[in-house]
Amino acid sequence: MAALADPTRVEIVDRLSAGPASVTELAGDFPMSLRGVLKHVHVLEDAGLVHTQKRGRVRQCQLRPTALAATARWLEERRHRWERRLDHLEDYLRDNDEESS
Amino acid sequence: MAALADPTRVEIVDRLSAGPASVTELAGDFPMSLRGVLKHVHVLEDAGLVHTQKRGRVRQCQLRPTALAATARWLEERRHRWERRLDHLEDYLRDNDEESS
DNA sequence: TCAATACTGAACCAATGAGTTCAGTAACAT
DNA sequence: ATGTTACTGAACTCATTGGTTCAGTATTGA
Repeated sequence: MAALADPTRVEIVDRLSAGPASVTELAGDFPMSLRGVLKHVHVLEDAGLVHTQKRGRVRQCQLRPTALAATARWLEERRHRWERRLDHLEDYLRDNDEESS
Repeated sequence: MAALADPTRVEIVDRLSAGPASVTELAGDFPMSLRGVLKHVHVLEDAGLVHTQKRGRVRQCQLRPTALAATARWLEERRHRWERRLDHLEDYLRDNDEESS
């Protein structure tokens, strides 16, 4: 969850959703050193969101859809719980939450 | 999104899903100073996830279900995009992602 | 009025995290 | 064999963040 807190990381995942890429290829798309990108990839890998493996001297990165779904499920569960418990407060909210920003 | 990266903040939201609470009430549930809790509440408020308002000397905090749903929608959109684009890679993944950890 | 309550502002600290550079090491290509 | 490519380890900087304390200020209740 915290892995998706950083906008650069979200972009990397977006990028990877178009297909696997090497670290160098990824680095080409970001205004950041290759080392910086690699660090983000590592964070994403630790979080289980991407899988990498080295072939020769090139490290290929790809998404792991299952872990992605798990994260979405985590949020959905919470959302449901939150909304269910909030049902009986709706009229109270209608009074105090006029500004919908 | 980054607002939900901190576990304490998630707990606070969980707590608030049971009903509105004052800062002091919230602080009672966490091994943290009142000031610390207040800071988290502020982050959540800036993120639009909770709404607070002061009545007298007490600041009441409550959830904003709409913003919560928006966050969930954000993640769901991405998940769908990611999974759709990954469809044609499934066989490739089956070869290289044997270890399901 | 006066003491207690509930929060707030400001200043501070330690730890984390994003990002860098530089000096490697391993694999390719010629 | 050698230069280039692609990554890695280590060390460092800088900003942010989680958290604290302390001294207010405003509200409430007796």
